[in-house]
Amino acid sequence: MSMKSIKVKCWIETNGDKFYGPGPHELLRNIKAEGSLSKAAEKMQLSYRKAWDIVQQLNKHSEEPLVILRKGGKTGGGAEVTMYAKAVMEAYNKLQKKLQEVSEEEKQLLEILN
Amino acid sequence: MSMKSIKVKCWIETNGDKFYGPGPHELLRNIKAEGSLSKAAEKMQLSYRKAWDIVQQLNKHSEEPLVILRKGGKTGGGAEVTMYAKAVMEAYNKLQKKLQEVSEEEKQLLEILN
DNA sequence: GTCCGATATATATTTAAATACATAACGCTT
DNA sequence: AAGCGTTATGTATTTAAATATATATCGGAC
Repeated sequence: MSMKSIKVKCWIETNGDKFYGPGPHELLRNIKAEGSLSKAAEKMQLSYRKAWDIVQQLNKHSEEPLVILRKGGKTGGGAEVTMYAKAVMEAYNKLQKKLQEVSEEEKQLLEILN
Repeated sequence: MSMKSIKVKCWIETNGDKFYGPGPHELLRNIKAEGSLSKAAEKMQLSYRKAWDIVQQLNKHSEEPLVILRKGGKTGGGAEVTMYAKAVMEAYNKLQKKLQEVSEEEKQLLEILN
């Protein structure tokens, strides 16, 4: 037997460039949980450099920032997701979930393959 | 303004490995149109080597073959998609289309971003 | 049996992405 | 002013994927 399953991925593009998808989404979740960009990156085994680049792209192509980075201070600095980011994350979650559901309802492809 | 759009991609996995997705799908379409693996690969700017590997994976992880390759003969050889492959392609098309529709109905995410 | 046009396959090279590394900057605390 | 933990940023290295290159093979036609 073959154990086949349908996977779905969705993302947002702007001017044909990827803007928001699974990677950025996970990074935002981790930033929210950790309050630190370096810790968030480490948690998902992503280099800090890459994580920082992602944050720059997110903020650059967004009307208002998704992440606020602060350096210095008593804690050394930190990272925070904005209210706006939380709204985006929730809407993205909802869409991804919906799509996964639809793909699981549409069993025809799996029936052919199994 | 930002010109953001939602993209969706779906694929089939078997044992956690990618089995069938946009790349293989396009290759099958091209094989069907060209009757040749090398021409199909060229058409989508894919190396013949890679295209051949994809065909091996497809047939290897499938109950019955999706592509039949022949070498020699009056035409030098050729490639052909099976009836089975055509059924898979059609079901995949249907699923992808459905998912794209759902993602376009679910406008909430785009509204937030624009 | 040689040529042709396609598939078959190993190996080398290129390319792009990601990572690693090093160092600076920041601002609070002491 | 020194120390701390974090962000900031350039450069070098590594890694993995894809491609390029070369050669072999097949089987019908002539």
